[in-house]
Amino acid sequence: MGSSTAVSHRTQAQRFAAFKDALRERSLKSTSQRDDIARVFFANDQHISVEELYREVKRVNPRVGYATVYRTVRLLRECGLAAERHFHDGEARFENVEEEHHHDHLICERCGRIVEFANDAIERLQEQIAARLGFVITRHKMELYGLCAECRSGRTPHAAAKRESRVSRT
Amino acid sequence: MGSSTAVSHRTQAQRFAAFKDALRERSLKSTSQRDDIARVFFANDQHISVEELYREVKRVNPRVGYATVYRTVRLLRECGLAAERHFHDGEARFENVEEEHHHDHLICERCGRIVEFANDAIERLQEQIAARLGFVITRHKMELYGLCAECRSGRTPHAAAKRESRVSRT
DNA sequence: ACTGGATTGAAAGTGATTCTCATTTTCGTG
DNA sequence: CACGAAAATGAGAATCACTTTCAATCCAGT
Repeated sequence: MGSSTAVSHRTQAQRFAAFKDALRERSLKSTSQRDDIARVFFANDQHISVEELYREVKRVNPRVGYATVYRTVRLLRECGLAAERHFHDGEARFENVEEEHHHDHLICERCGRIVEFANDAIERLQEQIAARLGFVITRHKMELYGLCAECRSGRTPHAAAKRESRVSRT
Repeated sequence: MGSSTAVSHRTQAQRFAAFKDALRERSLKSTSQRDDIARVFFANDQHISVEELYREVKRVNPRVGYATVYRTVRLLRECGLAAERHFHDGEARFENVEEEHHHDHLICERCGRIVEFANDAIERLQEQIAARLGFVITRHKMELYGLCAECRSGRTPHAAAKRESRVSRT
């Protein structure tokens, strides 16, 4: 059956260093706000919204403004360190990017739990379909919505608390 | 290889009748606004935005308000006659729902052309993956973004004009 | 340390969508 | 057909997530 494998290859510190390098490369300045926001982002291995990130950062450094969190998150995206996702709750969520491989999401509609997965067979089929219709794919988005085992079993829904941070390679 | 088949099984008139039936079932009132909006929606076999729908309806009946178009589109969605889609241009688009089968989208990032397709093999794989992770799928979303043959060949991009309204069954 | 351009925060601005509420319309009943 | 309650409408205000503005502040190269 499917095997679950952890795939966080870079440590927080390595990611943070990559961020600092990216700033230098682009001749952008290092500021305490950027550092704090990036650190909190890298420490959080989940699908975090800007709102959530803002609140977390506030606890570390109460002087940061909302706009700066947005700006920094955009910066992280442009540096290839964050990936933006739009699930169906209206707000964008960001996740750490691992150089390795793209993945998709399985979302529990009851408790909000998000499980990541990757499947090569599906990716190959997508390429085939696109090719038949004359397209070359540059990126894709696949989200499966449903109910997780726990929610179906009627046990206490755990308020999206236990978000998975592993990719299941199937 | 893949075969393309037209799948619009209900005529505009049949869809309109279904709408009127749905209103009656829910003891909602028939109004000229609702009728006009629904008629325009059913006549348009593409992925229309509320803005576009509003403009079209205005030409038929200039007294309809923006809010009513939004309300009616929501109603159509609730009646199962319209499906809401969120591609990456910020605004929601609605399409006619055919009872038959769900489909996914292939979107050209250059000209905006949207091609629909359906693929059972992928759907089966999705079910398998979800099952392995303990989920039961209720719905999904799959969008492939890329470049269509025409845009890659460098010919004049046709400003999203020729939107496809056929589902390619692959 | 100096200094000019980058960065920041607060608040105003956006764009899509929803809500409010006074006015109008529909439709079952008399 | 006329009533009248309940529903629907439209104009504009409100909301929500996000971006921009701009004066004040901060960083980094000299």
